[in-house]
Amino acid sequence: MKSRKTMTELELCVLGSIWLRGPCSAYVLRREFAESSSSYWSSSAGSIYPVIERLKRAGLVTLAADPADRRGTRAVAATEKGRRALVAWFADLPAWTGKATLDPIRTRLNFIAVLKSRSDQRRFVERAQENTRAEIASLRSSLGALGQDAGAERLTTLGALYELEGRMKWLKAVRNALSHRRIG
Amino acid sequence: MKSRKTMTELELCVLGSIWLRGPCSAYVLRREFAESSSSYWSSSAGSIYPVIERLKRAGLVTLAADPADRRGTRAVAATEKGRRALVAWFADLPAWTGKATLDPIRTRLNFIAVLKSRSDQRRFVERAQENTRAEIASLRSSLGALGQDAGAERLTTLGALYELEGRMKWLKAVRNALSHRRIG
DNA sequence: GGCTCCATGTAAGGAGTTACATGATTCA
DNA sequence: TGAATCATGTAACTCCTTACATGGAGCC
Repeated sequence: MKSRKTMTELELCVLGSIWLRGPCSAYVLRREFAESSSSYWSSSAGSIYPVIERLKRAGLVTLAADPADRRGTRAVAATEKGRRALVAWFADLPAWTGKATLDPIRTRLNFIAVLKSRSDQRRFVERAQENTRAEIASLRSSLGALGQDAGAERLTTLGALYELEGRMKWLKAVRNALSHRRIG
Repeated sequence: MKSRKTMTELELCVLGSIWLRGPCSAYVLRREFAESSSSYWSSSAGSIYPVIERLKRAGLVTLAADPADRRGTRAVAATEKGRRALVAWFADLPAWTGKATLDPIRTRLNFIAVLKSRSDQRRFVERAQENTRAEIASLRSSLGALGQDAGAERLTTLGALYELEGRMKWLKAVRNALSHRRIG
């Protein structure tokens, strides 16, 4: 038996969901991942089940089968060791978590000089603004539906919103730079 | 011969760098990736060389060996087809690029209820603030070194800065929520 | 009986990482 | 001559994805 040094973000995220939702089937988790707008993982069976299997082997979750259920539904639940792994995840927050994330729009902007005309460059920025604006609207409506409480779900949605508002401010500055001359 | 539908972000990023830096060795690219603070990829030989090999097979770059160089240094350069691939990358900016990115701090916050005391929760947020603040300082100094021109490099650095400033604003709101009651 | 969910998984494949391996050049 | 740097690449491994496969339960 071999054990890895560090768990992946996906593994910890699944473990956290199991801990949050209490005992439930893998299927339920999968659905929740699929419906969450903030999820970056595919939530397909092919990723969730192997992750749960790894968590089980590491003793972080238990799988309990109900003999009455002939579909083989198994309730997955976090163990005490699993809970401690989550606490440890919070305890040593590595320095790299302070870095800016991998933004696909920012990545592209590095190479915007490949667009030869200023109007092409401007069109790209406008398209980026539209995409971001659409997502902001969607987040705002989620936020409205969540009400006034200060639960974690509301706070993470708020975090996504602030990130996108920062991006919009940046895109405005880029547009502004483009009003004078093309980039590159 | 099989071809994938879509190229990965890493492949396009490497292709873009090749196009930007003109003909140069893979080694030079690797160094540049390693030194760039905004890079999310490992820039190890094991990732760069296979990517270049794939780009070559797709006809997006050429590799020219100099017979005089006995180290086997090869100059890699983007082809016209490669340039068009970059333009296409800009042309159809998919809707998902408008979404908020995968922020490790925001991911963790979903499960902050695992920290039982308000002071533990507060400590986590403070640590997140410190990490972010440190990176902001580093970006600001890069920005100062870049001067006043509106080149792509300056603009992308500015984008990272705006993202982190948005995060700081959010973390302040989280801290504020914590001054009243613990989360979860 | 058939359709839609619920619920489990496997198989094949690709991408990216770490670690290893090799050799040329330069310079003290 | 030895160390650092330039320069290439391979091997093994893990993770994640897509696509496929299977079967029970409930309902019309």
